[in-house]
Amino acid sequence: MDYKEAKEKFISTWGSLGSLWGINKAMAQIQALLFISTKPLSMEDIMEELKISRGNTSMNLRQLMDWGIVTKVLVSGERKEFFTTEKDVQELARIVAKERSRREIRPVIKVLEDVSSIKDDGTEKTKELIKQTKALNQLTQDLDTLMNKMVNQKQNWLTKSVLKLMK
Amino acid sequence: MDYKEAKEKFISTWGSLGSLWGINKAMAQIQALLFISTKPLSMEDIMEELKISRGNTSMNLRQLMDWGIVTKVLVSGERKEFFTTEKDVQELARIVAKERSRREIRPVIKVLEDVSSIKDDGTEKTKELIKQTKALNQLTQDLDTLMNKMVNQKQNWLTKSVLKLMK
DNA sequence: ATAAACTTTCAGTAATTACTGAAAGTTTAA
DNA sequence: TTAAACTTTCAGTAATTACTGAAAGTTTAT
Repeated sequence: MDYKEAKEKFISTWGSLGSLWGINKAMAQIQALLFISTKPLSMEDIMEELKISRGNTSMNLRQLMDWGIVTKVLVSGERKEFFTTEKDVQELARIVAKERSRREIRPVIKVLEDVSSIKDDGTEKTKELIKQTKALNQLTQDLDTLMNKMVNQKQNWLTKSVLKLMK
Repeated sequence: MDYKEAKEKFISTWGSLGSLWGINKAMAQIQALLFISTKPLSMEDIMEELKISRGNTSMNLRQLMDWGIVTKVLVSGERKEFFTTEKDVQELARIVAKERSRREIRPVIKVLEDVSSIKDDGTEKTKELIKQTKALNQLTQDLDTLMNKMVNQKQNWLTKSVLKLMK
């Protein structure tokens, strides 16, 4: 496998993984491309490499920036904008975890709280609904706490976490 | 909010969360319905409650069974099949984590290994590709290890994990 | 102020994914 | 062994999601 093949394989695999986890393929691929690039890329560069339209590129770069994964960089002497992604994998994981928690998990916790606090009318089915949504709420919050604990160790959080769990 | 509203809100929220994470809405909703049900449900019951077709119900139940989340139960005196889901949230989380790791993460690790072991031809871009995919491979494996460590504590893994990380 | 260089937006369209319903398949009871 | 009761499969269709390209918008240089 030469460089070109390896690069393409990586980008396409990353795109597929994204799709499986509810992340738009183009978005994942743009991130992958930037992630292995030695220097910031322009919109033209990205369009060219991934064979996608300007509109698509623009919209997905915006999303990546909203997520805090990609940033604009100014290249002196150049008029157009250039983009880079966070290059540190652990930092990347932290950002993704935090964002998905904030955007997708928090609202669900809110619903679980509402649902699990309905009035117990004494029927078995109501009791079950309350019990199960309470348990789910607890789990979700525990996982969120756990994730934040790990992720907030910032420096080498993963290694630290693994070590602690070994005991 | 009465029982009916709460139930519907829970089921629809769970369905939406599924969609966001790449899980078919109907599949998530069937699981949610079973999760708060006081007794096993038949295909008819599910179709009726969620207003979905027989085909859709059948296919998604199959998938849930493949994942090990739902099981058939025989109700004595009844000819048709009935279904239940795992009711313990931690066990549920363990199963989902294991399955998604096995189906979706492992294959990616394989690709990362292949890509990161291409021959270093001395160019900067090849070095970067190797470096970054190696880092990603390491991260993925660490996360997988971490997850398995947590999840294999079986009894109350979450609480145990949180406690250890508190230190 | 004007225009060239660039980016964003979005209506229309394409691609993907999910769903239906009925035919085919299977199991059970008599 | 037949037929009723049930489940699965899958071709066709609907719904959703993603993408394009060009017009509108913005910035920068002169």
